[in-house]
Amino acid sequence: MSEDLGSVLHARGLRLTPQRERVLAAVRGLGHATAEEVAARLDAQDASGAGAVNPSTVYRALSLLEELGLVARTQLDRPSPSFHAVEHADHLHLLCGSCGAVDEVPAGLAAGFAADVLREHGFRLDTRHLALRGRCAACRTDVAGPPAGDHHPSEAS
Amino acid sequence: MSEDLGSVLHARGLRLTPQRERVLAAVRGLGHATAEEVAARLDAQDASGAGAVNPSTVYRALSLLEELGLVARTQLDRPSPSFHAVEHADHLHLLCGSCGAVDEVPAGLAAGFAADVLREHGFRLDTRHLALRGRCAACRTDVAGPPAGDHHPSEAS
DNA sequence: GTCCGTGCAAAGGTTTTGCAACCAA
DNA sequence: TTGGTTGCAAAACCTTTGCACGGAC
Repeated sequence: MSEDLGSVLHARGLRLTPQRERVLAAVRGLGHATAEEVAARLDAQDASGAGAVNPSTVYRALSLLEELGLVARTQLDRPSPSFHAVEHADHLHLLCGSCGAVDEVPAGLAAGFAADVLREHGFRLDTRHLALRGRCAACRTDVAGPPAGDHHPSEAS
Repeated sequence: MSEDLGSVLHARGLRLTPQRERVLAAVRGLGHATAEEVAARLDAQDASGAGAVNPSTVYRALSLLEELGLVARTQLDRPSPSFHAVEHADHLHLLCGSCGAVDEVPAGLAAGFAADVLREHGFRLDTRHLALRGRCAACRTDVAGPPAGDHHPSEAS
């Protein structure tokens, strides 16, 4: 996996550094995370002797990894963009507006819908980066119903 | 239209002010806009003698209008949230990742898809706030194809 | 006249940028 | 050794907040 990173960097005359490896690993481990969350995880690893990574380095690494196509940026409902590894990318995000959970489902589920949109509007959906808002099963049963706009702070593991 | 705003405000003991009217009008006129874009439009009207509105007032008005249910907040691909009038709400956003255009299509188009997601994952999609990324008809024909991540700055009228 | 709303200015938090030292190749 | 990278600190950015004046009712 990490050899992949090394080659891709090398191919562009860029360098494989521990920070970049660690940022990529953190994104893979977290599933979905903002730059801040990635930095926090790396800070935590610092306690285990791995060494912290400066926030600005995290931002730079994420942008680079995005450009290299190893990581993708998605706007979930937080103001800050979230990142996820692209190997991990062929899925839709289901964002619960109530508890904040982020679930994933196979992109194939939207294939029929995407075909409709293409046929009727000429628009080709990128089903690998879909973020869909709504209410998850747990929250639907919890609060049986109607009201819309409450946002609980929460964590997506 | 604006009488609606007056009544809704009045019902809560709040006041109808020119700034609030103008912010709502700007959102309706723009279709989709960030707070900053709304402020910019109001600034432009200033030249026509309408008077500018302070940015902080724009932010407060947008939050209030959202709370009143007259305006909805959506995360498009910009870091800042976008707002649109709710009369205008029963649609999906089709966001072109290439030219930045925001198109709209009836929410009904996703009804079948939403039913699938609900049945298979217990997740109830909010089809009124869907932002879908992809590539619009114009860009698909322009650049016949493959590369993914270029973002042209652009305007959604 | 009362109280809500506005404008201004300052604070808040996140992301970006400049620069010298550092280290991967 | 060479030039890409890092860390630090300062800047830039958008958004929120406090407060006194002004205006809607």
